[in-house]
Amino acid sequence: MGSHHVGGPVAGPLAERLRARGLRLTAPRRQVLAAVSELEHATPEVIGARLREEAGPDGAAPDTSTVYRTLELLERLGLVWHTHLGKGAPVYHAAEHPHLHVVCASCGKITSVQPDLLDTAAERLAAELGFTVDVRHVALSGTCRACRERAGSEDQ
Amino acid sequence: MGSHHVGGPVAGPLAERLRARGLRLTAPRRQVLAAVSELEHATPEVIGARLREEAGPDGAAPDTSTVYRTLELLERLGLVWHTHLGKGAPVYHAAEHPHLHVVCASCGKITSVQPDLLDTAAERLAAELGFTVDVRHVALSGTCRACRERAGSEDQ
DNA sequence: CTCGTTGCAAAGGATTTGCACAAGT
DNA sequence: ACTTGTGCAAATCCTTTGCAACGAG
Repeated sequence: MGSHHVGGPVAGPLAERLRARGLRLTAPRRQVLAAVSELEHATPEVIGARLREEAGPDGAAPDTSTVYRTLELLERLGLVWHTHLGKGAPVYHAAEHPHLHVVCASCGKITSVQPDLLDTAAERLAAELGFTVDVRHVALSGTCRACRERAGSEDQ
Repeated sequence: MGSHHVGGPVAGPLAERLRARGLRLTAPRRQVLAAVSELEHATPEVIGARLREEAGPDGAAPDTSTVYRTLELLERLGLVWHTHLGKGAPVYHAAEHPHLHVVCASCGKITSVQPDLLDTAAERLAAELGFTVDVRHVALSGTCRACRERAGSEDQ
């Protein structure tokens, strides 16, 4: 692949926001952001694994602690978001399009749905409690069609 | 009907469901269930602490591992539910009245709201994806009025 | 008595932190 | 050069597990 500048349009927003804060553009930061964009709903652990894979047996991948620190930074920069899908690790995704997650408690399947799903609820909360919902962090849990049908036939 | 043994109304559902499964009614089980009912949104850690308090310096409180095992059991019995409010430990509450939680990402304040808040969203998910939302596990995150106002005035 | 339960202690997995060294700008 | 960023290893936090002793039915 292109071996010129590892930058292009993707590095744009990152470099820009880092610079604005006097922070530095480093390999781990580019790598982690790229991994989050490529992988969907990836946990820090998975992101780290992916980077180790890409790095190969000799190349060096960012340390686990760096992955965590970088994810936190990228989130502060508004480039990624995380969601808690239940117990266990949070999942990260690129911040581009806001969307929310629906998780099947039975099979763990994750489905992304449009954020307007919660418009009605958000309006009610705003009106009644003055509470502003952050759609991006929301994960609705429940049972997907497949699991419900399976449960129905096995019933007990 | 009238020839029941003493025991109190509280022990009823618990004893009943345990018996139905050939399980035993023990002190830790009564204590943990009572603590979950009294405390709102308590983590396993907090529940354990509360039991230690109640037990006093000499009395013996259930071990931490027992608290975890018991909460898991009580949930299987349908007597308590847990919700993940974000990172960190899950919170438990008595299963009596279904309700959902709204958490302020800034100050951590938890507010309980009626489950019908999500009726519209639930109907859409059912219709479009065949997905059944479990309202009890849901936690909406966002910003409460107080924190938003505070942020607004500091924000310069 | 019998078998489910508990306490203890140790194991585990996930995330965070302290530091000295490496590296952007 | 001046700081920020990173790797490493140890420390934490939360939860789970193996076992022998304990106790409800």
